[in-house]
Amino acid sequence: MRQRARKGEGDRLRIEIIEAADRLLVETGDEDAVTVRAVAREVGCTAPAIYLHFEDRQELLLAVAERYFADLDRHVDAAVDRDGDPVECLRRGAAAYVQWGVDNPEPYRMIFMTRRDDVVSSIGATAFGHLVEAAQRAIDAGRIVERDALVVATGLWSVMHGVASLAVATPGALPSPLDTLTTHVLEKYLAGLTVDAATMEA
Amino acid sequence: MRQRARKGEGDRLRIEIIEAADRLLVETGDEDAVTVRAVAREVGCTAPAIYLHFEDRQELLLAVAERYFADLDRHVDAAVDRDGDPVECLRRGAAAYVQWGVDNPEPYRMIFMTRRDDVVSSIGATAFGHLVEAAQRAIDAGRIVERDALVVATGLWSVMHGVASLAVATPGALPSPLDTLTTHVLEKYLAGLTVDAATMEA
DNA sequence: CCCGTAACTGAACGGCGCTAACTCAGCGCA
DNA sequence: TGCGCTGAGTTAGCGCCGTTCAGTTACGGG
Repeated sequence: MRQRARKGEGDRLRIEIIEAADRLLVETGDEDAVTVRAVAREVGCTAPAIYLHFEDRQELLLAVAERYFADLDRHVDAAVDRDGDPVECLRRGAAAYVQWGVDNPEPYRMIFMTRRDDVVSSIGATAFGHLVEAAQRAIDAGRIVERDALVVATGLWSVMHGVASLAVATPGALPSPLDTLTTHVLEKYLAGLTVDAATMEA
Repeated sequence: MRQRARKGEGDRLRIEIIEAADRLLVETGDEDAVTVRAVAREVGCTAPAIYLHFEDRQELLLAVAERYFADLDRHVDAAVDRDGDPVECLRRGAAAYVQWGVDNPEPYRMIFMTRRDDVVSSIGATAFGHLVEAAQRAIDAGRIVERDALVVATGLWSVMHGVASLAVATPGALPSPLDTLTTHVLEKYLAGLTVDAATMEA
């Protein structure tokens, strides 16, 4: 039984709810375990109280997902040195991305492996924007043959997502250490990007 | 209300259940809609009858997943020409793989994007075996620098799974047509594989 | 002090996975 | 022909779920 919030502090519960849902997801490792009732129990309120702050369960999960998006963005951002070598920058960012996925499997599954047709979160968009910028820097530095930064960013994302999501979905089916696979795939893709079309004919 | 099976034909219901679950999944496009009760309604029996043929809901879904695995394997197999150019063989197989995922989003999500820690289906294993063989042929033909067929197969799978699973999870976030992305990623990865390490330094 | 209202609770509905106990039809056998 | 065994189901029910609605509590302003 938690203390009722003061008059102007209705949003306090909202934050507590999101944090409880986060905790539940990480502890159980199962999105299905994050039930409205379980979250309410964790918070110390009743289930209907949740609906004062969220339209429905989906919207609560979305709020949690936004959090994870921001965390992933921070984590990748912290791993890259914007002023260093631009290809190395892509490399480090990509490795950090995969690492975050492996370290946070349920969050990763939540934000990238369940249907999100309509609302691509704005945070997700800015995170992707950072990737496009990094790709553009590599292109501007003449390190990549492909001219379209959007193509490079999307391609790199696909490739890294492939490794991360396989690691999350079928942990046993991949050779360990995962780093080997990450590096292999990343290097071959980057090599393809840096080599010009003539050489590719080989 | 369906006719009760004859004495020796208990397995008839089992098949009807799997087919009904398949239909439900494809029609609704939502794994959560494949409830034991909904399947029972679709079949025309009662819910507990399902438990005469499956341990629990998970096992029913697993049986459906096995079906999809087999279908995917057939589809990819039909797209490749075993005796043709080995790299072209990889290319066509990879493209067919992604196409199947896009054409069957819920099945794809089911078999590759939900947790499958323990039992990697035997069908899945043989399908992967086919990929390893194809990689080995390309290596034997001297078309690929990497010597380890398992690495090539895993890498190629990761890369193609990246595209397919992004397409399934965030249909709106990817540029269309998807083929462009598939081809780009595939070609760059293959180019990286066919180019030797010295050239990569560029 | 008291009343409006923000912040919540209690009870309930229909649907879920799953279980235990029961029924019923058809086959083998006397 | 009749009978009982047994395979193939059904009926009823538990505890959980998401969600709604009507009610209740307590803070803060007048």
